[in-house]
Amino acid sequence: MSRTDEVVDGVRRMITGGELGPGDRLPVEKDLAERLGVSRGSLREGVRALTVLGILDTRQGDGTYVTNLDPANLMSSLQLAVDLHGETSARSFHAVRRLLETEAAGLAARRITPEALDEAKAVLERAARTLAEDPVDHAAFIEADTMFHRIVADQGGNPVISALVEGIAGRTFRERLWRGRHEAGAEERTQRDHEAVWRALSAGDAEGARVRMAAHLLDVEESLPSPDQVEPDPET
Amino acid sequence: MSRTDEVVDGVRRMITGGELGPGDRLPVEKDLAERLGVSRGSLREGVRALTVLGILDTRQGDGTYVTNLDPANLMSSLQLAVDLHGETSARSFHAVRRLLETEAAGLAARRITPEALDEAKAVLERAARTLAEDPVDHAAFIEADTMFHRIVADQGGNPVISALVEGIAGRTFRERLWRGRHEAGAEERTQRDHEAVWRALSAGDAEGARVRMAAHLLDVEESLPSPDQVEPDPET
DNA sequence: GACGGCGATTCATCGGAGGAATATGCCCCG
DNA sequence: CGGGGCATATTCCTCCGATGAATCGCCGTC
Repeated sequence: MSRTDEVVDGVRRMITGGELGPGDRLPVEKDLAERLGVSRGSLREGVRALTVLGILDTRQGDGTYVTNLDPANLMSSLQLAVDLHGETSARSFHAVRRLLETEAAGLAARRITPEALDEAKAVLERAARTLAEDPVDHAAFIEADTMFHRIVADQGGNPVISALVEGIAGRTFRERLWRGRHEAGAEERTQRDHEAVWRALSAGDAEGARVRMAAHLLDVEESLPSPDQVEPDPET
Repeated sequence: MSRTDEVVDGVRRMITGGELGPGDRLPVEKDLAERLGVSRGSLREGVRALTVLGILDTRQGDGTYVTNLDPANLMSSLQLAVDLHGETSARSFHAVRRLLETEAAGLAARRITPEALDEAKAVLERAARTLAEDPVDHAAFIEADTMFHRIVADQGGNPVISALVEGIAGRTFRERLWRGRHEAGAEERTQRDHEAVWRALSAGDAEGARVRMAAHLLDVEESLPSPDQVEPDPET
């Protein structure tokens, strides 16, 4: 076990053992290094790794603190991992996204706030105006698309689902998604799908929201290149 | 942006840009540090962070390599994050686990291999023998329980689902789960649930496998302490 | 009481040196 | 000619000391 791993494990124990909690401040580098029996260099590597994972937060001139440990923070590193995957795993990732967002939509139908409903409506209207322009501002539409999905995922009320969706369907993934959607009317179809989801949410129709969201995401999924389709038909 | 972040971003670009691929070797510390314009200390912090994320792999005396970037590797850091969450988020995490494993069970019913089916059967028989002993070896039963779920998740064929389940339902999480399951017959009920899932898998019954797995995991979920149940009934 | 400056604290970065583990090429032996 | 063992080179690992940068809190001033 490397020194850095000892640092990671040591801090983990300090948290699980109750010595450190969210928001608490860690001892200064010099003291903590001495306590864990490692040099400051090794300590810094371990602490840095934990900051990348969203567990610690270091502020120059101030100190090192334990984050609030919200799932949102802990899943932020997921995005980097997803981004590094090429098109090969895109279908697998999107299948997970579909599962999570479908569930979130169902949950959201029963508990969405009027404010969130209004905000979602405003986002959809903005997207509609974008599509009416000529030329269409695709970046703005993607932005609205992202925002709509984020509102639904958040209103599901499960922070782990929100965080995972945020990590999987991050900026790079969505851009890659839309880059492959060149079919005519793709954006208009997306807009109609979103509006159908919104109506179900507004009516408190959980099953309707689930089905609409699942259908929408299946639609998106079909535009992804299938790994089985690389080889051409034999045409014997 | 800190020097370490520049290192992380630099390596990310080298991978997404095609300069580096899975299995490729990175330049030696000195050269890479010079190329990125940082000291070896900062470079090491960035590389270390990427190794924790499962993106790089350093071997003393050999060099630093890009991993195969399998989802399994990239999600391994999830486990640490999940472990650091107290009981508070356990329900949210388990709801996600239930979603993923339910889907995996449905997928597995259509594509599970005879070998995996046999292996799962052997695991269940081992678990049954464990329960027949007196006293019951709880650790061994948990081990078999974990193994059964892993086989099903893997046979679903979606590597992202497998990796996420592995990360969420890791060792610490399961131990915490079973520690709270003190009801009489909990293990016997789990065993019967697993056997029902196995029969559905064996029959290629996707819907049956989904329902059985979902019911089983809902059962487990009910044994978790509910955050809403802390306040006693008003009894007016 | 409000504001600004100043010092103390803390993390960020750098450079160098020695140690440990691994891979590699060479030599000797069969 | 093939294979095993050994010395060497390469590479990462760890440590140490020093300087810079950012922040906080105290103190004096207005």
